[in-house]
Amino acid sequence: MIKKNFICKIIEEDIKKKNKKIKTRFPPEPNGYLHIGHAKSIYINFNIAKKYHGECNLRFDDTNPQKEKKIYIKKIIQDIKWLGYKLTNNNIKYASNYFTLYYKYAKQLIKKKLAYIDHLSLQKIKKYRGTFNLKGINSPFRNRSIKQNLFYFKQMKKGVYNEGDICLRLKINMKSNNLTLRDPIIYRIKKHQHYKTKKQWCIYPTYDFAHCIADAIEKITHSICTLEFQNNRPLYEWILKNINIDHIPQQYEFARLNITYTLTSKRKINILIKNNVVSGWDDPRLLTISGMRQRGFTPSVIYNFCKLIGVSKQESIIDINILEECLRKELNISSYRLMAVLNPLKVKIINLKKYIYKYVPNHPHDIKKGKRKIILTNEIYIDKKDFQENYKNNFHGLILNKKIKLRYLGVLKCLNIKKKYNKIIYITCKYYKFEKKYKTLNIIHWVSKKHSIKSKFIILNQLFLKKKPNETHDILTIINKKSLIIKKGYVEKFQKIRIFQFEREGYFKLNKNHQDLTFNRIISLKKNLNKTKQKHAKKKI
RNA sequence: UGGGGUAUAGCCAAGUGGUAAGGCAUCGGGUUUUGAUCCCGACAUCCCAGGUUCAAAUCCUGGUACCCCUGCCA
Repeated sequence: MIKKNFICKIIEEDIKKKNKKIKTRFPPEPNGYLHIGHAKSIYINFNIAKKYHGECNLRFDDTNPQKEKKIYIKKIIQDIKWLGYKLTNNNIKYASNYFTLYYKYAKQLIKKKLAYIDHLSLQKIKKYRGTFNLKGINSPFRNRSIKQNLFYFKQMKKGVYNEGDICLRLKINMKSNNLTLRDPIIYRIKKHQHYKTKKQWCIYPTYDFAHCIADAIEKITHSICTLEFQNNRPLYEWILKNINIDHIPQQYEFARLNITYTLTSKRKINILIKNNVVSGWDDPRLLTISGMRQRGFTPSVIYNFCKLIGVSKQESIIDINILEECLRKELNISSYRLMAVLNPLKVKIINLKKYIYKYVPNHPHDIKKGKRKIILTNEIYIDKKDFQENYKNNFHGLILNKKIKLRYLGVLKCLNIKKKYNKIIYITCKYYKFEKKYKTLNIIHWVSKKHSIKSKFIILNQLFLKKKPNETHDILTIINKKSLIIKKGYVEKFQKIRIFQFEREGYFKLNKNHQDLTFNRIISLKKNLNKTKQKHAKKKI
């Protein structure tokens, strides 16, 4: 259930007063893929509706034919469904379905002398609008007769004018302190073909005109949007007050979601795609819904994240850590454990004539996940990172002439290093059965050569080097070149499951797009360098 | 003296006149054959200055900082 926030409070008040059924909507423009920021809005709108036994529409805000594409409709629906929200023919709506109604209301406003056709050029409109400190000037076309306005509006609709020639404006107040009220444009000519209505129209309503009317038509009670629309609210209310419509929704605004080290702007993601920094909208390094799905996020992780961060009007930037912790929290519970070596170093065990095996749990706390057989043979792989010739830098792996625990099975002592051209080819070790005196030794993971499978591992890291990539103009200069690293190693034989925790490495997901066996790292394990833990790590035998 | 918003810990965020929830991060400690998990503990007088009150993060006055607004984008 959604946590109570300031919007919930408003709704509770409204329900008390009006005893009305509430209705919300999520209104994306189909001009790109959905991202984590949309997920927050979806979470708010759908869950508020659920909490107060109301309804929530998905409405495509498709009033600008230049930017919108059919493909995005499909992707958006797919993503919302994947997030776990119900979409049916009854709650999927299109602003473009209301084009005739918008047109009707526009004519109504003309007849009320509240709208006029302006022949001013774009430049002049801009100039006449004034600035924060400079009042606007009325257009010379402002006081034309209703008849003339109606005539030109019809001509405009017929297509006798070109883009930018004329437009329909509301007659509000050119001296308003709120720039959005200085005779806003509500209809413009666009000759670009609309992805849905095709060539039926060449005039299109602007966001300000279409949105409030669509809300009213759908009988939305609470129209929830982001903070930057606060200035538009008086216009939203003005339009609904001045057309003949019986339902009046209320607009409320919340702060957009920002996350450290990430970017969600569609424009900037496009730059990344065009420059081949990422493979596409669903690249697992992006926080698009499809990217996150690829990566190994689940709908519940995203839900829990949205729940955790709350809803307020305070502009904020959420630490990426919180998202990652939500991910780990769930994966820790659900993932089967396995061992995989990403940077293999061969180890020859001199005193192991036969193999040794043991049945070990697939999950440390969840017995139901069962056990698997692991086999130690005289040739195994350990990770290069877990071996050093001499001790330095708080190292906690295997060192020449020292011992280390092998995860689950016994103890190893390094006797020799076999080198060629100063490069380590393999090391030789002696095996010891586990005894209590070895309890405090550090531990490493391993796979045996004979009983493991060759695999690729794709390590995904954050895309940007800066905490607030938004503040950098040229984002291409702050790309983390190590955001995708491919490693070749070995993994234990495994059952048909897609997500695993490779012990001491992180959570990985089987990547079905590759021909060779490939795992993507969803997220690393947390690294906690606590002093208590360091104490334990000091003893070396 | 343009207008509209927002200020509570490093990051989020509850609290709406009765003595500062919770999460993440950080720092201590404990359990553990994953430096994981789990468990325990520490961590703010609420942007500033005045005022009202027995009592103020909450009310009043005056400041300060940051965000949004000059698309025929949404």
